[in-house]
Amino acid sequence: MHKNKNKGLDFSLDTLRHSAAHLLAHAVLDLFHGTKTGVGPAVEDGFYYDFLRDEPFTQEDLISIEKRMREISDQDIPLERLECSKEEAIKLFKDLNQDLKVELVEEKGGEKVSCYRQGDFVDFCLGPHVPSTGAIKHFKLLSVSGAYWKGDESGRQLQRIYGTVFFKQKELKDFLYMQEEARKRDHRKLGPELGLYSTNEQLGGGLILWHPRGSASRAVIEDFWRKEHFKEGYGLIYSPHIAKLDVWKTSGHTEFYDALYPPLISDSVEYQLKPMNCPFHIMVYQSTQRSYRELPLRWAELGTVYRYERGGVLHGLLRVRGFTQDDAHIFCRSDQLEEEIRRTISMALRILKTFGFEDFDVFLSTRPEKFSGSVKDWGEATDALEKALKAEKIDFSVDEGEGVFYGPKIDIKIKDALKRSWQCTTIQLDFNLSEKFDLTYVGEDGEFHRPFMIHRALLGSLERFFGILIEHYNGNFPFWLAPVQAMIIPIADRHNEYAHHLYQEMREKEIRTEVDTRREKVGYKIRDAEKNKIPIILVVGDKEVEQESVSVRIHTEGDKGQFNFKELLEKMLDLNKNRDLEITL
RNA sequence: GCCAGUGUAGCUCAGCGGUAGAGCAACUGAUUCGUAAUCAGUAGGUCGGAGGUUCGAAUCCUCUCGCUGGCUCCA
Repeated sequence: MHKNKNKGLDFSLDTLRHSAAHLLAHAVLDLFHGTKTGVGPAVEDGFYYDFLRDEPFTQEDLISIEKRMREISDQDIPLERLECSKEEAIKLFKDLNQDLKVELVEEKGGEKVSCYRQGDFVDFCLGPHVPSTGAIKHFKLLSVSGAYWKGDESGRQLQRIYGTVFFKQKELKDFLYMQEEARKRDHRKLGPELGLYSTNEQLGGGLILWHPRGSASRAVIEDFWRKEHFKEGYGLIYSPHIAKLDVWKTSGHTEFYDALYPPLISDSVEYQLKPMNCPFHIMVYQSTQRSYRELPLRWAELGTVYRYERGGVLHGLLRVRGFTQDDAHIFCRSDQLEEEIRRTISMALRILKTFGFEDFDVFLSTRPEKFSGSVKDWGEATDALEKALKAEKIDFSVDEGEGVFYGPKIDIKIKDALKRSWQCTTIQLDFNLSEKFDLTYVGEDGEFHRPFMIHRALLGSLERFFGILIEHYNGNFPFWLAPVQAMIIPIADRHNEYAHHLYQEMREKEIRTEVDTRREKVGYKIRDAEKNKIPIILVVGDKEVEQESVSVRIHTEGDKGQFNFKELLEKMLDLNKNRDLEITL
C-alpha cells in the first residue's frame, strides 16, 4: 500500500481518496444548498460521491466545485472524528436535513457511530481520514453520471461525481496521460479507422460488420484456435442459430435468462434465437447412449449467439448483441474432472500467451447461497478445481460464494499493455443443465450415471477478444495477426511488374500482401502504409528489380535496408509459423 | 431500461434564428518520383430522423434513433 512518507504523515492512497470524496461533498454543499449527500467511497481509479439534487450538475458546475475544493484544501481545515450514539447521529443529520444520511445511520449504525467533521461539513463515516484538508492537493474531477440509490434500479436516481486524487502532482499527470493514451488506442476509434470493422445505425446497435481486414485477422485467430483444439483432442460442432422454444424452456432460459430476444413464430411454432450454445451440444451428447468408455468428450464450437443487451450497456466490440463465443463443453466422469480442468487451464494460458498476454489474475468462485445441484457435487467439483489450479502451480484468489448458481467456476483475467484487466477465460461446472436435460452415461457397473459437464470459453467472444487485442497492441498487430502483413510499394510505373510478381509469390505462400500502384511519390505511399500500421513495407525500384531484392521497412522502426527477396519470404513464413510477437530480421 | 452529455461532407471540426464552410481523405489532370504528405482543379451535406414554434430553423421546443460517460447487467 502506498504511504505518504514525504510529509511524515501515514495514510494510504485509499484514505486520501476517501477524504477527497469528503472534500468533494463539502464543496458541493457549500455551492449547492439543499443538496442531499449519499455515499462517497474510494474506488480503483479515484473516488466518487453521490448526490440527490433536482438540477443536473453541468461541466461548468464541475469546474466551480473543483475550484471550491481547492479553496477548502488551502484553508487546511482539520478533520476531527466524532463518536456519538446512534440516536445523536440521527438527530444530527435530521437537523442538517440530510435524509439519505439518516437512512444510512439507521441501517448501518451500531450503538455507537462515528462521524468526521471538517469545518461545517459532517459526514457519517468509519474513517480513517487524512488529518486535514490541506493533505488533499493533487486532484481532479472527471465526470458526472447517474447512479441508483443503493444500486436499486427501482429506487431514486442520484448524480454521481467522479474524481481522482494522488499523493504527487506527477502521479496525477501520469494518470491523466494514461487515460489519454487509452482514449487514443480505443478500439472504437482504431477499429473503423484501420478498416477492421464498422457498425451502422440502420443495421442496429450492438451488431458488428467485420470488414475484410478485420475478418483476415479473425480468420487467423480462428485457424489457430481450431489447431489448438485439435491438438487437445476436441471435436468440432456446428449448430443452428435458432431452436424451438421448448429447448429453452427445458434449459430454464425462458424463465431465468433476461436477455432473450422475443421468439419467432412460424406456422404457429415458436423458435428462439440462441443466447447460448449449451443445449445444442447437450443434444449431440444425447443423440445416442453414452458409455463411460467414451468419456471425456470434448466438443468445441465458434458459436454465434444473440442476446438483447440493454441499450445503455453496448460498447464497441466489447459489449454487443450478436457475438461468437469460443465455446466448448466437456462431458466427463468424476475421476476425470481434475485432469480435464488442468488441461483446460494450461490450454487457456498457452493460447493467451501466444497473443502476447503475460500477466494473469485467476479467481476461483465457490458456491453461492442460491444454487442448483447437490452440496456433495459442489464440494467434489470445487475440490477438483482447486487441486487443478494447485497442480498447475497457479496463484489464485478465492471468491467465496461468488459462483454462478449452476456451478463453481474459474475465471482468468488478462492484463493488457496499459495494465488494464479483462476477463476472458471462464471455466464453469454446470450441475443445472446436466440435471435439466437428464444427461447420463452407462458406467462400468452397468448403471446410469450423471456426467460432469464443464462449460468453458477461452477467449470469451471473438468480438470482445478482438477489441481487447486492438487496444493491447494499439492497432500494431504482430506480423502473424496483422490484417495486411506487407505492402509493396513500387517507386515508378516501370517497377509495377516486378511488384506484382512479388505480390503473386507472397499470396501463393499465404502472406497477406497488397501492392500500392498509385501514381504517388514513395513518401506518400509509405506514409499511408504506416498510418495503416502495416508491419512490413517493401519498397522496390531499379536496384531491387535488378538484384531480385526488396528494401524493407518495419512499422514503427523504419528503414532496414535491402534484403534478398527469397530469404525475406522464408523469414516471413517463419514469423507466421512461430506466431512471433516481434519482427527480427 | 435509467441519469447526463452528444450527433454538421468519409475523417477532424467551424457556423448556434436570415439562402451550408475549412483542412485532410476522395475524384480528375499534370508530375515517374528512393523511405511518414508533389501541384492544380472538381465533386461531395434534405446539418441523425419525425413533428412543432417562427415570415424564416443546422441554430429554439417535443418525440425518436445512434453514439459517449456512468448505474444495472455481462462474453
